Amino acid sequence: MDNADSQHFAWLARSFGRTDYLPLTPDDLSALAGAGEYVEKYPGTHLFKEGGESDAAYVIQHGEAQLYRTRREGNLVVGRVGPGGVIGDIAMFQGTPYVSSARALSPLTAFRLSRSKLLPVLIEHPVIAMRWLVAGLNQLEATQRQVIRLMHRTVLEQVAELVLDEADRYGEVRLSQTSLANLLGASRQSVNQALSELRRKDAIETGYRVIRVLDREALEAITDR
Amino acid sequence: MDNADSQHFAWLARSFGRTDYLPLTPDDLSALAGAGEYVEKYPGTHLFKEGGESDAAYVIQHGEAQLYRTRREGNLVVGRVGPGGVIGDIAMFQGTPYVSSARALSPLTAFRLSRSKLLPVLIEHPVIAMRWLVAGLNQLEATQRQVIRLMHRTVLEQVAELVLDEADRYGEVRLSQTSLANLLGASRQSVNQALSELRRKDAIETGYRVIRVLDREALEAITDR
DNA sequence: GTCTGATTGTCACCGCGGCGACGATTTCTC
DNA sequence: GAGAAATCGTCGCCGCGGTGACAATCAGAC
Repeated sequence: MDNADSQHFAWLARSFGRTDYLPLTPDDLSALAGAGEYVEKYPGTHLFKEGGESDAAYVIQHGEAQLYRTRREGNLVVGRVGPGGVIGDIAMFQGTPYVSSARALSPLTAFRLSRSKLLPVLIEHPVIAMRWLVAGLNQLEATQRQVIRLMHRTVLEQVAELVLDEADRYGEVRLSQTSLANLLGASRQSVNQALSELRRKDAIETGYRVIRVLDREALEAITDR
Repeated sequence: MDNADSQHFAWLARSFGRTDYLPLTPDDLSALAGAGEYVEKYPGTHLFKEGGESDAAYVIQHGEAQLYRTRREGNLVVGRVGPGGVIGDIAMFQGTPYVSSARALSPLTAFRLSRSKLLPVLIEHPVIAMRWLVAGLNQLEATQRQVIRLMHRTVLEQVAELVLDEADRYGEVRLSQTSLANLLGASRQSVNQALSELRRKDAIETGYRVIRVLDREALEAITDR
């Protein structure tokens, strides 16, 4: 589940990882239908690779893909994208090579939009272009906000916030502390220390690969903002 | 010159300050001519204010504007925009209130595009929407790259890079060390320490509000990357 | 020339967090 | 079960950088 452990900088995935910015509605998709086709990928296989010619963007239908950049030392995860997410669009519109690689994490089906077919459709359906534009700008703004929040925050605050986020989504946090650390770009030890602190305050209880929230208010008080 | 001293987080302006992402060519503007009109602003006056209804975006023609957000303690500069830059578009397209205020720094003329008039034009000229989209995505990608570069970098590295940047643009750096510190989001003392280090390596020489580059290679070696 | 404010250079102090290490515990594999 | 692997809880050490303080220097006003 979290083989991201092996890669450094998985925190990026959390920072501006909301790459699935849902630019397209089903209506749009049907209008786009003629410009692409569905592709299926097995876990581990690539949708595209860093440096490759960016001839298409992909809209994820089912499954999850991971975006990463290759570095001298290990890979650098820059995002996870789930159903509804779009990837490859930046490079495709720019006409530059892909800046990151996309790999399927789970069995995945995606809608492949090739540039040569897509551009005419956008010219013909400006509403879709507009929606794409708005979604992109939203993402831009969110990223900037995220950065402001990220910097100058203590590990304790970040842990509290991450736990809240995950708990809201899944009920409890089912991640190893190492994974948490990667998601935050912190060390495992620091995360552990923060969790100890939260435990001491009876805000959470921890177990083997699981964290449960006991006192929501206490956590919220810490995340502050 | 650097009254930004008074505001914290001026480094934001440097970080993702390239808000002037030039989405529009003169050709585009002429096509847009009917959707807006020129406005002139004196230094200090506002184009729009945070929280205000976002009914228009602005394309700067001459002069410079400053984007900032209001915080409990002082303002937070989030960008400077020069000729060709576009501001207010994110909020306008989203239809949400402006997230920041825009104030003229110098005598300024801008082209005001009201939403009600702009949207029909974009529908009619999808190429413009496309160009806007591409520019927005470029900006998004640049911001993400910038953040990666920013984090986990030592003050020494940041100072070396900033000095190189400024020297390339103006020949020498004519800023107080306090200003430099603000631009980097660091303390003046740390910046001074970094400058000492660089001086010790004969990479620069420093004076009263001035820094000259002596050994370009040395600086580049430090910035790495 | 002199005074005042801004700027620079340098301390010491301290907290946060990364890193390596080690043992204890849990889960998995056979 | 028994051993291996993963995970957790906690140390101590150390570097980076923020903070406050203070003297020395520079620039501009009078």
